[in-house]
Amino acid sequence: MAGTTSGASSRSDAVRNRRLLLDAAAAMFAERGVEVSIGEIAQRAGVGKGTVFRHFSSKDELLAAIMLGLLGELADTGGALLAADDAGLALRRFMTACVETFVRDRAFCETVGRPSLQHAQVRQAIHRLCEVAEALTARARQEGAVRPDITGIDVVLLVSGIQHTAEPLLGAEPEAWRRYLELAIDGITAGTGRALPHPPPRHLPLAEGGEGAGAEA
Amino acid sequence: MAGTTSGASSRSDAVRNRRLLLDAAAAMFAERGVEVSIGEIAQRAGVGKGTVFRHFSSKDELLAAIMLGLLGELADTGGALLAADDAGLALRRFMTACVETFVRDRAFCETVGRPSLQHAQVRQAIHRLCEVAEALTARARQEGAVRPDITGIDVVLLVSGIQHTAEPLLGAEPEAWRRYLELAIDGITAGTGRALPHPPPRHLPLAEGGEGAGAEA
DNA sequence: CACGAAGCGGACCGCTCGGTCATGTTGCGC
DNA sequence: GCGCAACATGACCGAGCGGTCCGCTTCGTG
Repeated sequence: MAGTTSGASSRSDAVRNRRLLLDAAAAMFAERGVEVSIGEIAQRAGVGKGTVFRHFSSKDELLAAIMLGLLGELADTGGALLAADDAGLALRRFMTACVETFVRDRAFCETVGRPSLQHAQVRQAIHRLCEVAEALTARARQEGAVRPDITGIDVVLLVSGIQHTAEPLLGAEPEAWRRYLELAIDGITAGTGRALPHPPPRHLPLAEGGEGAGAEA
Repeated sequence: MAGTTSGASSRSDAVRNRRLLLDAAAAMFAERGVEVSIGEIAQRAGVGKGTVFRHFSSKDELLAAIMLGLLGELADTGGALLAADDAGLALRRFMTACVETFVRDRAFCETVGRPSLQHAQVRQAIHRLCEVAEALTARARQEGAVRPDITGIDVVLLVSGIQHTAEPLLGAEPEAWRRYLELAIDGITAGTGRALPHPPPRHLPLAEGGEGAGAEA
């Protein structure tokens, strides 16, 4: 159902160009965001513009292919951290990995959490990431490492917000995000007894579409 | 220096259209961000597209006129709060006012802190806002209300980050930003003795241009 | 080696945008 | 009420975008 993206081609030049295209697109999207034009991506990959649309039926499909990879990596990282002993430390490591990805990839920032994205597989991958975050947060809560009213959605929203907070500094100080990550972790750490002034979020409002991108998992 | 924007016109229809235009642009920019087209703004104002360019030499100039108003309001609010007794509470009120503005105005979020903006007057207004933030923060520091290594730039960056954190929720929960504002305030409040892992920012890197929009304070 | 199909490339299309201009209109001093 | 300068207008322009198409090239196979 993924259109022209289906299956691996038998021809060697096709698979090579597909690789070049994915690498070029990943780099361009990371550096300059979703606004980069297909023409520029094709040029960087050393192929013609038409070749892009032979491999990916639209720009969104190409973007989604790359975002799915990143989202999957993060979810896997989080899943592995579920086996760690120290739940608080595991949550910290997960948040660090998330912010690092946000900082490294501009298109990732613009895509995740934005309700404008209607790609079903991406929505599902974000949902999975939220579930992993929720699991990690639940363990940290039980351990007393974070406030009792912090949810996985809070964590996902915060890592996105941390990147945005540090963004103006990143050109001059590429590691400045660590400062705001620490600030956020201090904030969610169980310290003051005061409750937060708004009920905790239970799920991300992800523009329901229900077009079913195939069987899940 | 402001091109066609200079001076007040003597004709009544011109000043009326200018008002209509500013109101329409403010509303559209707030709702939909900087991407709204000049044509849509003109339509909403009930004038022709050419009229927009008679009053503002470019789209950036129109956007800047509105952003300058918002930045000035916030700086004035902060300035007034410098006279308050409780410096910690004053800083909290300032941050609240800032986040409220961010939440209300999408173009404001996209403009402030983005190094892509080269408009000299806007840069200067942001600079002034940072100075006010620094003054408020310094007072709160002396009072012991915030950590000793928190700067005004931290505060400005944080309020922007808070809006971005809460953004995905704002459609369903318009007040959700209060949760993350509280979290951030908890983070910057002097609590844990631990130092933050990155040196505090001293100034925003605002894409120096040097075209001199008047003498700088 | 010959051949067909799959892949490739870039001119091309339709669209939207910011910005311009010639033409028609209107407020205002006299 | 007259005349003119300032103003309003929307057709128009060039640039850039995502996406299409068709003639040409290249790979794999019998």
